[in-house]
Amino acid sequence: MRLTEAKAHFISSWGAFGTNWGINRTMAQIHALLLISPDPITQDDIMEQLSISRGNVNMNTRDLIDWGLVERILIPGERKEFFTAEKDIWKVATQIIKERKKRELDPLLKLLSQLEQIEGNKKDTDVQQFVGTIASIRKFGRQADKLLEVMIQTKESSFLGSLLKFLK
Amino acid sequence: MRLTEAKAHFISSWGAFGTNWGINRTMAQIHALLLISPDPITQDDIMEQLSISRGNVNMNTRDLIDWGLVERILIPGERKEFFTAEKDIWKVATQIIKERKKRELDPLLKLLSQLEQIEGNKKDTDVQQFVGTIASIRKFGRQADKLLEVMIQTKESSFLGSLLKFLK
DNA sequence: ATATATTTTCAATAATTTTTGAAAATATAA
DNA sequence: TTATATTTTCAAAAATTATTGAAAATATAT
Repeated sequence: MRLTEAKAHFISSWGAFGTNWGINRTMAQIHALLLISPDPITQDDIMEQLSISRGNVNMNTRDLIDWGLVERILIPGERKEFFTAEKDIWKVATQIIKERKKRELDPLLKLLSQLEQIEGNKKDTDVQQFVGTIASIRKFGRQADKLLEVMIQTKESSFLGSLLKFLK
Repeated sequence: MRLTEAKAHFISSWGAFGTNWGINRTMAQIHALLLISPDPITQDDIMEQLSISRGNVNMNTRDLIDWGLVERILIPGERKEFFTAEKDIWKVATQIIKERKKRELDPLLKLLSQLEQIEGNKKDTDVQQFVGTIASIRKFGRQADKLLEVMIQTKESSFLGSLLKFLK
């Protein structure tokens, strides 16, 4: 396999991977392209390399910026804007964890705690069953939440490696 | 909030949560319904409670069974099949991790190792950059893979709790 | 065997999500 | 200022994904 082919493979595969995680294909492909582009590139570069429209590039780069994965760069003397992606994969991962925790896990935990407060006879078997199930999900969720919190706080990209050494 | 309302909230919210994770809404809702149903229920029960068609129930329960999250139960004397979900949330989580690792992470790691083997002058800066980026992603992926492997092997649902105690 | 109940399949339809592209807005240059 | 370059928006179109429902297949009972 040659470089050009390998790059195409990576972009396509990162895109497919993203769709399994609720991220649209194009957004993941743009991210992949930026990951393997050493220097910042423009909207037109992205349009050309991925064969997609300007509007599409614009919307998805904005989303990537909202996710904190991509940065807009202004180069003095250049009219066009340039884009570049965070290359440290640990930072990428912690940024994604941080955002998803905020957008998904936190609201879910909030809901679960409300569901535990239902009215009704606490001695009623149905109520007990339901509250018990919700409580066990919530307990698990809270632990996961704390673990993710630790990961987010951890600045060292060697965190996973050290953790593994401990666990084995 | 009363029990019926709380159940509806949980089902709807678990469904919405699922869509962020590449799982379709209905599949997640059926899973939610089964999670809060103490006893096994039939296709017709699911159809009625979620207001969806028979075909839809059939396809999604099959997927849930493929994921190892739901079991088909045959009750002696009953013509209809019954369904029930694993209630231990740790088992649910490890089962999901196991399947996603197999379906997504393993193939990605395989691809990345191929991409590192590209032909071309190893002294070429472009090639070096690309291989370097791929290598760092792969290294991270391998560590995540090992961590997930440890979690899958762990039978105790207290794993997360113990890990947290260590980390703090 | 036939009749009846139940499950499965899958083409057609519906719903949702993504993409386009051209107009509007904004920014920079002359 | 006007002209030109660039970015953004968003309604319409396209693509994708999910759902239906009825026919076919399967299973059970008589």
